[in-house]
Amino acid sequence: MNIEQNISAALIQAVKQLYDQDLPENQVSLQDTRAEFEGQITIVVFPVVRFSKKSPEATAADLGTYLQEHVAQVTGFNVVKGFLNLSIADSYWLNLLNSTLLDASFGTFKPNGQKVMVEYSSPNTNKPLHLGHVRNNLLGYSIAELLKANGYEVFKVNLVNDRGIHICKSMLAWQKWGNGETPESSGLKGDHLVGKYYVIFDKEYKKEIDALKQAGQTEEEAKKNAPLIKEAQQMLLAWESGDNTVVELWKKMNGWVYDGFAVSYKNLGVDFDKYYYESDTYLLGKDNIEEGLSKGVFFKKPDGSVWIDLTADGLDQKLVLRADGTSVYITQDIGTAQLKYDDFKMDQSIYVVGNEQDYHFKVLFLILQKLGKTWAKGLYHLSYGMVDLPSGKMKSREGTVVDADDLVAEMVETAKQKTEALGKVDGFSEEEKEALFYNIGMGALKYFLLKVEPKKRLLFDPAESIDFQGNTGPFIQYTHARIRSLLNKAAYASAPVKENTALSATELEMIILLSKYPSELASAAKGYTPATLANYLYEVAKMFNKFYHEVPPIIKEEDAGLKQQRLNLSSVTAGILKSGMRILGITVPERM
RNA sequence: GCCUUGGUAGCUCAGUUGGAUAGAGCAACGGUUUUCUAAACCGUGGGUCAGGGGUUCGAAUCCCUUCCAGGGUACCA
Repeated sequence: MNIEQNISAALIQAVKQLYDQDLPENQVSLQDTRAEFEGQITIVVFPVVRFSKKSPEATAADLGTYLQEHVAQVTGFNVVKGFLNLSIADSYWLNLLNSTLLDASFGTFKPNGQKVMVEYSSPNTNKPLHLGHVRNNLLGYSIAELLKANGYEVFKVNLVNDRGIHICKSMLAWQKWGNGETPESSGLKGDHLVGKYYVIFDKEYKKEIDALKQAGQTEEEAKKNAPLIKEAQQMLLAWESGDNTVVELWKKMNGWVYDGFAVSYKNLGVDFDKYYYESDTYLLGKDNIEEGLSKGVFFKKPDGSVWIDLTADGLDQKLVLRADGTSVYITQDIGTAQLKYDDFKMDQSIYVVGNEQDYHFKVLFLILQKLGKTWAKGLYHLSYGMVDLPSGKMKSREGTVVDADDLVAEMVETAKQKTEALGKVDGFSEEEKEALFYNIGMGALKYFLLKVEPKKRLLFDPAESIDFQGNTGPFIQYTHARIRSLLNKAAYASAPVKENTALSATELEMIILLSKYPSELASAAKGYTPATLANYLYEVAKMFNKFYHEVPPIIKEEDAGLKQQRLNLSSVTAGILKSGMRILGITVPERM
């Protein structure tokens, strides 16, 4: 039982004793005492007033007196308007530090027996990854790690969009204009090479459209009639019928892309337990359509197309199977959801997909519920906002994208320049330097993207480099390195401090902040947002730096108990920074 | 049109189930190093929380409405 629970219980008791009333638990409102007032825990007494039938001030005074008498740790109180500020004994906080925070299991959760799948990344194999994908990958990875940290068994999966008309476009362009170019012959990374032909297709396609428009066709007609698009559609049909030449070409080019993605994923530090490929799953879902028809969930229109009517749920009618019997996107997704569940039997399944698909997932989940899938209630769309440039949206075909590989390289280079300019790497081996530049560059990038609430859109200005100072990854990394250096110099060994030691205001504040780590992990997982964890870690780092500047050099401290206590505080801080940053996918260096 | 998500300092963002005088960072200005790493610390200035109305003891937070921006809108994924 922690102090908050203790006080909550005592508060309810106090209301019973003093006013003979039952205070509902949800009327108990505790918060941290603001820095300008005495005390650490504050009770907001307004909710109690209608039970006490006294003024807020009088009620607060009653309650304060009662709590001081009945709760051992409450050593004093003061009342400011309707706020009852409680002073908690230093001994309580010291004990918290020496027992709970110092315990090796602090900040870890026992397995909770729940299984959760996180699907993320889900790239198309016709172009390289860009900044939008980077956000997706980092978000998916860190959500998965966050859930692991909370005791879930997690499966990370990647559903690769490796087939379809857009894939045929780059294949066709390569066939026509590639002259047999390969990653080896061109020195281009495979995904970039394929992306190049996707762009070429689009350029040539536009030329044809323009020509047809000159000849008097409307835009719409021209788009439909252009020879290139017809050829691409033919190629798709050939692929679907298993045409050997097309399938071989498809395998070859996809192979290039996978080699390229492997490099990008490694750079981003993300991984997957299982890959699903749409070329395997695109025919799934038709059985579920039959199932839905027989259950009366779906209905057939005269032309043979199958629909679901969701107007009663505030949505529209939605097509689930074309009149010619072919699938649409949602057909596949119904089938794939079933497949994933059959494979893993997970309690929860999270789709990390951009907010442009909000409607799609709303419909998908509703359909699965109506089909009577008991597991449908565990489905969650982790929707995130687009990454925009100052000029607006990124568009692959127009070349206005921030390429993932370029960005990573730039970040590492910037880290190198800044680090060398600060003269921080004297005495580092080449390997150590390289690792450090990578870790700092990626730390800056990852923190920059993850500190923002997922659902908010994100503005990225390529002209303005990502910061390395202030509320940034490198700031937190630096704080960690500094603490490690301190602990090494002090030959630190973890040990509780038995004797009574003094506690400064900052140290007390630190203990309170550090003790919140587990609940921060829990609420970040519950809200599916690494952003709150990122911001918490920043608070922790900032608090440590303040402490570090305030106290005299710890190493030279002669009072052994005080020295040990300050090292303990530093060590707990470093531990939280390291494990929290790891959940964000960020490595904190020992030295920097 | 309809649905949906946003709008907080010059810029980028925090802001718990509604709680005290709305906070950080960057940028600007000033200060701190014979003391454990100055990617740090301390200070100054900067706000009609998009506008209006409502509920409440109390609203950036909840409700209504207007404006602005993004996304979606039935056989693309």
